[in-house]
Order: sequence, then C-alpha cells, then structure tokens
Amino acid sequence: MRLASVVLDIPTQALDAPYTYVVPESDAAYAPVTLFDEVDAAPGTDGEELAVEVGCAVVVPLGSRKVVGFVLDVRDLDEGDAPDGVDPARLRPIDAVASKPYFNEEGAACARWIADRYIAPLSACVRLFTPPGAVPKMTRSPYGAWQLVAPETQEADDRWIVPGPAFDDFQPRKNAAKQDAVVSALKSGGEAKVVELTAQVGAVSGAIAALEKKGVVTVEHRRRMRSVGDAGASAAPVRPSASAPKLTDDQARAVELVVQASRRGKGEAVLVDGVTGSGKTEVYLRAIEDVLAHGRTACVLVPEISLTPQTVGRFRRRFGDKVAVIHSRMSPGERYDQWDFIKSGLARVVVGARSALFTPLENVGLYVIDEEHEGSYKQDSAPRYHARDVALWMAARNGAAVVLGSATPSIETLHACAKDPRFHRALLPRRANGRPMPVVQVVDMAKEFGSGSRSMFSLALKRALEEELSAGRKAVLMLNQRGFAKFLLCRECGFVPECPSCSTSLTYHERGAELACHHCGRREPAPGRCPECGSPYLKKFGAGTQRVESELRGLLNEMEGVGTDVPIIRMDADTTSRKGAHQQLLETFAAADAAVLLGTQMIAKGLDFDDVTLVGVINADTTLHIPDYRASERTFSLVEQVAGRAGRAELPGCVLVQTYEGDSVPIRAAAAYDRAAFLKDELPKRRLLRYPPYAAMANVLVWGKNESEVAAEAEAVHKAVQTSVRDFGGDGWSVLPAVPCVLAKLRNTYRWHVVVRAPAGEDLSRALLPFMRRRRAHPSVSVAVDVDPFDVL
DNA sequence: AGCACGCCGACT
DNA sequence: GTCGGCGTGCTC
Repeated sequence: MRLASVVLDIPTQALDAPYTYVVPESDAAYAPVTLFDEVDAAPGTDGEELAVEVGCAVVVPLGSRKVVGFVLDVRDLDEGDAPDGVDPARLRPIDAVASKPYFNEEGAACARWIADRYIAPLSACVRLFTPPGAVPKMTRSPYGAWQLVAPETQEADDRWIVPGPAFDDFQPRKNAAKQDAVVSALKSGGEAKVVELTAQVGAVSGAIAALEKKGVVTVEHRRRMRSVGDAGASAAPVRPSASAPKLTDDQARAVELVVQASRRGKGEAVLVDGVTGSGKTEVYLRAIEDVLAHGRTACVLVPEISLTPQTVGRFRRRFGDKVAVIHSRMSPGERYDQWDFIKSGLARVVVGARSALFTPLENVGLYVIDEEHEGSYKQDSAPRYHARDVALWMAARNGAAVVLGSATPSIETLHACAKDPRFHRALLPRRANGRPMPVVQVVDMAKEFGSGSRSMFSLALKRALEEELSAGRKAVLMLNQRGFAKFLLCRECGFVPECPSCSTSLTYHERGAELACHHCGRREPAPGRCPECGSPYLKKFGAGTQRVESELRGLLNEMEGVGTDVPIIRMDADTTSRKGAHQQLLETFAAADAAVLLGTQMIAKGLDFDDVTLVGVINADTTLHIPDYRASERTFSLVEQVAGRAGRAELPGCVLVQTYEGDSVPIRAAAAYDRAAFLKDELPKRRLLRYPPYAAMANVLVWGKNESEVAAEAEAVHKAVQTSVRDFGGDGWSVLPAVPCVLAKLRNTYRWHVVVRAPAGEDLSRALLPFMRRRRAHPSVSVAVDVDPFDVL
C-alpha cells in the first residue's frame, strides 16, 4: 500500500501538520468528486490522467468534508509506517488529483525546513511554492455536493484564425463586408489574431462564426504570455554575451572566487564586498555565464525597489529570452505565465524579489542576493523567512553557491565571513571606471543654528547646489521623511494630533492640508485650531520631503544661473504609488539638464546617473534614533549608499551630510568610508547587550484588538516561553519580560512582545517550537514567533 | 419527548 | 476552518 503525506490548504494551527492518506491503486478509485464545474480535468492537463506525485494539489476527505491539500511525500507503508496513533487500516484514500506538481521533493523538504526554522505554519510554507491565485479550491454547492473550483488565474490564450479547407473557394457576397475584410486580412498576413482584427475593422465574431461554419477559416486557441514591457519572457532581442565590458583585476578575482565556489557545489557563500560603482552586477553576470555554460541555472534576488526595467534589462541583454522575472507588482496572470515559463525549463535565469526563490527552477548552480543587507529580504508576515538564509539552505542542498553582494554588508554576513569557513569574501574597494569615491563632508547643523541660520539647507549645501545646478549638472537630495511636517503641535497646550488607530502622531501633508498616518494610511483634514484647547497656533514640526521641495523651489528661484526652470523631482511613497510612476520620475530626471531629485530612502540604491555630481542628505539623524538595535547599522548603510550616487562617471562628486549630531559614529564613519571605525564602535555594544551576531534572537509577537486581553496573553506567553526555555533551552538562554512593542498599536491592533535570546549559533526553535505546538489558540489574541527579526519594533 | 443553541474536540 | 456530538434549557 502506498501512502501520501498531505498538507491541507487550510491555514489553521489545529490542522497544520501533514495528514496521511492512501494512494489509490488504480484510476478506478478516482473521481467521487466533480472536478471543476463543466470541465472534467484539472487545468493545463489536457484531460490526461494525473498521478499522485509530490507537489500535486489533491482532494482528500476530512471528516465529512472534502478539502484541497498538497502532497509532501509518497511512500510505501512499510518504509515510513503510518503516523503515531493512526491505525493504517483506517486511513482514507485520496479522492482525486487536482493539479500538476507545483514543487518537487526538494521543495517539500524546504517547506518543512522553513516551518521548523521559522516556527511558521507548514501550510503557509507550502503555499510559498504555489503560484498565487492559481490553485484550485473546494466549495459546496447549495445541494451539498462537493465541487472543485478552477483557479481564477490560469493560462490565457488568444484566438487566432487561419485559412480553413474551403478558404480558396470563398466567394465574397454583397452585404458581407466583414467576412470580406477577414478573408483579405488572412490573404495578406496568412493568419490573424482575432483581437487585432477587431481593433482594425470592428466586431468580427459573427463573420468569423459564419466563415468557420463554411470551412473558410479555422479558429485556433494559442497560448498567450501576459507581460508588461520588460517583464515579459518573450520581450527584447536575444543577444547573449553582448559587448561585455573588460573586468578589473578585482572583478576578475571575485568572479573566479564565485566560479570556484559554484563548481565545488558545497553550498558556500561568497560576499562580494564592493563599493558603489565597483561593478558588482558585472561580477554576477560573468559568474552566471559560467554556471549556464555548465548546464545549470541561476536565481538572482534583488530588493523589490531596484527591480526596475534597467536592472532586468541588464540581465536580458546578456541572457536574452532565457530570463524570467518575478515581482510583486505583476498581475497574477503575468506571474503565472512567468512561473509556467520557469516550469517549462526554458528559463535559465530567474530575476526577482525574494519570492523568486520558490519558483520551479531546476538545477540551480548559483543564487545571487544583491544588496544583501536589505531588510526587504526578511518577510514580515508568516512564514517570516529570510531569503538569504533560505538561499544558503537551498545551495547547500542542491550543491550550489550563494553570492551576497553589497557595498554595506550586514553585520551578520561580515561576522559569518570572519567565523564560518564556508563564507568567502571578495573585495572590490575601487570603482570599476577608476574614478575616486566622492568626498563626503559632514555639516554640523547645530553650529549652523548657533550662527543664526534657521534654514534646513546649510550654507555649504546652498552653495554646492548653486554651483552644480548653474553649471547644468544634477543633484540628489535625500530626506527619510515624507509629507510636509512630521507632526503638528499646539503651542498653547502641547497637543499633538495622533492616529486613533495607531500609536503614532499624524504627518502633515500640505497637499489638501491633510493629516495622514504613515502606518494605516488614514487621512483626515488638518484642523485649523487645536482640537483640545481651540488655539489657532498649531506649529508644523519636523521637515518632510514636501516641505523640502517647497523651500528648495524658493531657494533655486533666487539663485544666480539656476532659476525657475530647473525641475525638482520628488520621489517618495506619495509620488510613486501609481504603477510605473517610479520609472517615469527617473526618466524625467535623466532627460533633464540641471535637475534635483529629492526623495526618501528609495533613492539611495541602484540609481546610476552619470551627471549627478552632488548628493545632499538633508538630515542624517532620522534613522539614528529609531529605538531598535539595528538603528546605527541602518544609518551607516543609508549614508554610505546614498553617497555612492555622486560622481559615478567622469565628473567628480561631492556629498554633504547634514546632521545635528556631528559626533555620531555611524555618520562620521560613513562619511570617511571607514567601516572598521563603525564596527569598532558598534560591535562591542552588540556584544555587551547580547544582540546579533553575538546572540541568536527571536521576537515572540502577541497582538489583538483588545488591549487588556493582549496584555494578559502576553504575560501568559512570557510564562510559557520561560517554561519551555527551562525545559529545552540551555545555558545562556534568556527570556525578556513581556512589554508593549515600540509600535504599541497599529491599525487598531495592540502589540506586545517577548524577546528570547540564546548564545550565537544555537537553535531557538528547540524551545520555541514546543512552546508553539503546545500552546492552545486564544480566540481573539494572536501569537507568532519572529526568528532572527530584522527589527523589534 | 422534541428541539434550538452553544461549546468542544476531532479531523489522517 | 468546519462539522457533528452532546449538554443545557426551554417549549409543546
């Protein structure tokens, strides 16, 4: 007897374990359920019989119900035996197979690993591997019959018409102008797409139906690839290895290191530690060429924000139509088509956001994680995996290697390079074009204030802007705060308008004079008077990009040789919410002569404009005081990253970093390109306070709508975690008290947390997994564990 | 006795 | 997440 482990597609803790079912001996046992209303077979199967295989969706009985699940493994009874407490004789058979496989044994193993490692629901981990919206579901008809519903996202096709057997006999008739038009289109083109024909000559379906009946034309359904611009699989000409630039010695060494690691196939990692402009992407491209030449494939992850047509274009120019692209802004149909393209085996390189790891790319020889330090590689909902760590696991399993690229590697990765023999480091300390790094000048705004200036632009920044813009060059200004003012404050009673749903002050937006919450998106008209005391003196505190924009406009208009026609392009979440807006703003900036690009941290990475000679950081302190252990590291990275935007081509660059804390080590060290100085200051603090990389950390989150219930449950969680840590933990393990999160309330949800730490390298799931398995679900308070949290806010 | 409602445990 | 079993309590 053959048995299958099936993970039910029901996101509930109580059902979140593999269930064992009997694999029916023959097709005779199949089909007690109606497969898809009207359609007899699963989609994309052309009616062929499907076998129960790992990765398939299947329909299984659960009590009196029928549910969809995914097959994790198939084995003989004597091999693995039935699960504990289940009599093999009472196992029930699988009802039907509902899809082709979405993943293989490796995927199943990976889902299990993620579930254990990140203490996440197994069903959610399996779901990582299925294309979104493309999985069948079970429903019950009003009569009580169970029925499989076809997924809303499926293959799409176009209707084409081609000449039929009676094509040459066609005799045009009077009053049949449409038929005539259809036939003449076929005569000139040989074939025609119905939608295009409709666009040219109007509705033709009647004419086509008539012609088809007479055998003059035949209608064919052909698979269509949905794609937008550069994301499409069949876009762009195939020009592999087009004019690859000559490598610098440093790049050549880095490529060699990666190629060797990939060929050894031991799951090693190579950190490509290269300053901005050092040509890290070229290193990836060369290493991938080698991998492809050996018949293997490559998976390239980039942060969502840098997944622009330029990035994709670079890979496409080198690898042509072998490149598949996956990112979250694609429609489900586009994603499905890319997924299917990968599944077909024709895609050899996948470029995408973190979820690209889970596409069915076979025989991966190299994983590339670009901008490795980016927080967006950590998923912030279950399963809370880190793409870097999943890639390392996959590489070790598949005999591949991982490239981690960054100008500002995470402290964790630097630490691993120092301690773990499987991590190597390739240094690219110079720019590929030989240009020097721009000089970074720290401007002490406290001194400026002391000498009477109240402007958010220092004298030095004003002068630099005037000089560069009047000479027809470009500037990039960064302020990590959108809106006009950070908050309003009543000068008489001190009242600050706060979001009723979140524990944060509301941001003032000049446009429409609104107060907006940057956490929940709430918007309301800004009050003219203090809602508490009625005072008209509401002061706008703290500058955002909108205010910088309006002050900068005034400033530029006054400047000699600059004037009103120099555009200011503001790029923040408010101006880039529309699809393609991001791209459009960058194009406007690129096309202008003198221009200022003003934006939040989204402009800090990946922008590569030759004629940017000035970078200004309006206020480098904004990230410094976030109450999180990573605040210094993030400040250091951000300043270093944005500085790298200046002087990338022939023109020298200049960077001005304004701060009220001129003594701050992260800012000073970033300005001097002195990572060692930063680490020398930061590492002892991390060690002393027992933060990563000197400890393993997990954040147990407790949240719900009722404040007192959440607080009570958090206390209970704290006790239970302590017990679990006592039973399963060890020396050096500790559980901090339950406290409200820094962001204590978000979207009307109250949030508490319990931080758990263990000595570095120990596996926190050893204690936290039993805690979560044992825990009985609370009806209105949720609990989740975040292993290796990116932040603990 | 007959039935509505709610809670609780099982579901392979 | 849902279903069914069983207890409670109310009504005919």
